[in-house]
Amino acid sequence: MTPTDFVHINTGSPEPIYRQLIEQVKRRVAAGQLKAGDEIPSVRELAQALAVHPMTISKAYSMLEMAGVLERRRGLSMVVAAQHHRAQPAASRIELLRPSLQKAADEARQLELPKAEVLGLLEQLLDGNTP
Amino acid sequence: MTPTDFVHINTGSPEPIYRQLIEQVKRRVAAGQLKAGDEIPSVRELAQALAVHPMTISKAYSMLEMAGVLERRRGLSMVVAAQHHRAQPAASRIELLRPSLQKAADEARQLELPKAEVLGLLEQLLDGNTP
Amino acid sequence: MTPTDFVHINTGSPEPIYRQLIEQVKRRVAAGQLKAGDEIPSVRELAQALAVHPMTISKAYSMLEMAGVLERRRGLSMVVAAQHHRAQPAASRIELLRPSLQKAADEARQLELPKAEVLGLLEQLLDGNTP
Amino acid sequence: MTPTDFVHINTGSPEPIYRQLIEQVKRRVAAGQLKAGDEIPSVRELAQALAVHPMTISKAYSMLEMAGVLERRRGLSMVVAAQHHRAQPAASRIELLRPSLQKAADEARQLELPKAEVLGLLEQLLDGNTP
DNA sequence: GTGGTCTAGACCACC
DNA sequence: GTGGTCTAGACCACG
Repeated sequence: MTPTDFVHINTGSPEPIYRQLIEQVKRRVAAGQLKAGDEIPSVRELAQALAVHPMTISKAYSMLEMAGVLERRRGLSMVVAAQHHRAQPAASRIELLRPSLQKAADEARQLELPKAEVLGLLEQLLDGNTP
Repeated sequence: MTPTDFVHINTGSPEPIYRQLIEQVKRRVAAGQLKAGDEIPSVRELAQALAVHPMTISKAYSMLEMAGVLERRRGLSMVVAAQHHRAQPAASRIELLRPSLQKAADEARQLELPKAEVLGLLEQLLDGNTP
Repeated sequence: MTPTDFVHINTGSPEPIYRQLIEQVKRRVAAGQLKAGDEIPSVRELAQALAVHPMTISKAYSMLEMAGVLERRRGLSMVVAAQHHRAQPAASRIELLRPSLQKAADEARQLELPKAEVLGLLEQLLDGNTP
Repeated sequence: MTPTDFVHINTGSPEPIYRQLIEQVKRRVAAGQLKAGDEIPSVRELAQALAVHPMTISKAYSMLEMAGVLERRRGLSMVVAAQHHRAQPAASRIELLRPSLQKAADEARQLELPKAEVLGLLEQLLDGNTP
């Protein structure tokens, strides 16, 4: 997996870069696209590919390590952790989506939008081009 | 409308308080729950009701004024602005929801979740209790 | 509590500064010297007192927050977290000491030192001047 | 002495592997378990037995040579050095233990643990199984 | 005033 | 080659 396939960042977003990285990696691991033992791009490599400071990458990796998603191998690049981080079944993965959907649902209710319209727009967006 | 009905805030949320206020007011105006000329709670009154620093309320009100949603009346509390801010039709209001749904859709795609499950969860959340 | 009483660091130690801070704060909370709700020195204040870069302090505070020991109050200084972090009874606190004692015990065994001598030295060190 | 009896390493420990090797060998020499002239496992042999990179073993051996603990014999494995490294009396050996005990004592004081409890735990650990 | 994020760049430890 | 730590200093968001 090349560094540019590994993650994408949006420097314009209010969400900090390091957090974008964390969330994307977590989702990829949950979806099974990243499997236990898979090597991830080195800090310097990814930093160069994304045109970001290495410390920003390092911060994200460190937090993923603390969260148990990645493991360090001293002197070598980091790998996806074995324990507790195999791909999760869809029934479990959907829980990772709940916060975003909850926020959207709250907003829709305050806007007094008909349910059908909201579901229609989401369906349309789910069919959209891969970002 | 009492101050506590006017808006609700969640101090635990990562979203800043002043932004929670702004977004809620905008949605209420768009939905027609707040109409042109309606008085809104004073800075002090709302600050006390929400147990928030008055400057935070003031900042939100100022930004809503700059956005043309509120108007300042000499000696009076602020009121909902007349121009350009009547209730919008649903077709237009749904655009205010698009960013949140887009974010959820992107996440769902990265999680490789089946469309039906995602739509099912949203439908369920839309039926939930009013927050 | 003044910043210089709050923690002490040893720049000569191989243990990174930010980690020294973390461990000391955890011990002070466990011992009950720092109680839930107590304010801690601000990042800038402590950085100046210890002659360390503010980011080093910030890193330690962030990790203590993630560990649930500290809580952020937006716009204000951080405080000792309420939940799960009241002073622990001695029976529980001693577990925090176990790793260090285990290491010493392992070394003593490899050095084939008589138990009495080892315990004697530790007793002497426990009576030493407050560091 | 087989390679696996010679030293044990813990790859999970924060202490670097090469340093674990160095300290263990020093303690074994001080205790008299390794005597002047004793052959030690070759770099390759030990590297394979411990599943560690040969360079890591080599680095440890080189440092032990620089410290005067080991000697290189042309064409042969390394041996324990004759000079200055016979077994030390207990009174001297205990100084090698002082740093670890000092660290434990400092922590105990910050945790405000009663002396008796600390000494009790250490005694119990000294009676534990050989690691 | 508070903490958070990021960049630039140095130096170290490890394998 | 790998990641970790620290400094210097800028800029932002929040209250």
